[in-house]
Amino acid sequence: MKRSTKQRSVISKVLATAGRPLNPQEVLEAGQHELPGLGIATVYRTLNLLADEHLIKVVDVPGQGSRYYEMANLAQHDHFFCQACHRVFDIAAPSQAQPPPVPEAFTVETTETVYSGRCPNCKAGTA
Amino acid sequence: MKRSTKQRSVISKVLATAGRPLNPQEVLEAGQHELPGLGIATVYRTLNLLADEHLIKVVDVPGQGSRYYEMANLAQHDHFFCQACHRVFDIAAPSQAQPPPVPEAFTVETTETVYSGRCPNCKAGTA
DNA sequence: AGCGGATTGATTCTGCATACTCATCACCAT
DNA sequence: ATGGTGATGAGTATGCAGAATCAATCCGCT
Repeated sequence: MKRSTKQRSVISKVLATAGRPLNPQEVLEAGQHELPGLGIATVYRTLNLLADEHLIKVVDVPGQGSRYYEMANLAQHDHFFCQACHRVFDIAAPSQAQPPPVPEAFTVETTETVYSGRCPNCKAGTA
Repeated sequence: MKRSTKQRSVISKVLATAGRPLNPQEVLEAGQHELPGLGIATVYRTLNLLADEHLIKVVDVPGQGSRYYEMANLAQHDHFFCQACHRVFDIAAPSQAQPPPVPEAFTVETTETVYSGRCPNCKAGTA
């Protein structure tokens, strides 16, 4: 990433203003609102570049094929996956300063808690 | 599932004695120790059948393509994913009776906490 | 403004997990 | 023991996320 192009700034802005993790498709659609010609290949490439530079980070959601991306400079938090609309939301993590309940023989590098169910939108819409 | 066949009992036994969640490949390999001719198609079919009958349940691990299966009659617990050997281990959950810190507007159906890092085996073996 | 190289976008390709197909085989009631 | 039917296994097909390709285009420096 040596040049600053319109598509890259748009993709960065989309992620910065989304307020929740987005997958490549969502990034594409949001980006196309500002830059109609934006292509999916560029989205994948740019997300990888931004992730390589640790400007964004990857959120893997169980049971979902595609990955989600969000800004890297966010406080520790959990995620909520809506089974209806397949969107991911940030959930403020409880002040759980306690170490993970994993036997010492294991080396824990990441802890990921994902709640899943229905978001307020889908809860209302679909019984 | 109307008949009880050798392959089905073997697959059930493999899951029951594994002590940790297994993916279809692991089930296949473990099952072939007891039933050399076992085929991957039968593993997938049988896992789906057992899951349909709620005898086993699916464990989705973030960042992993394939799914893991474990016995359904286990106490609530978390999972640990070894990034080196790609095996999943059960981790006794802390006695966190507290409700999830999710806004009330969300309906939580499942809570899944996955730790990832290195299991004792891989920790020792690979620096 | 001009130039060279990086970037883009449409398309194609790949890799993987899992479902399907179908001929053969095994379970189980008789 | 036998027969009918559900189950099996090898191979193939499918669906999808993401990577590779490549000609056309854009960025940034001079």
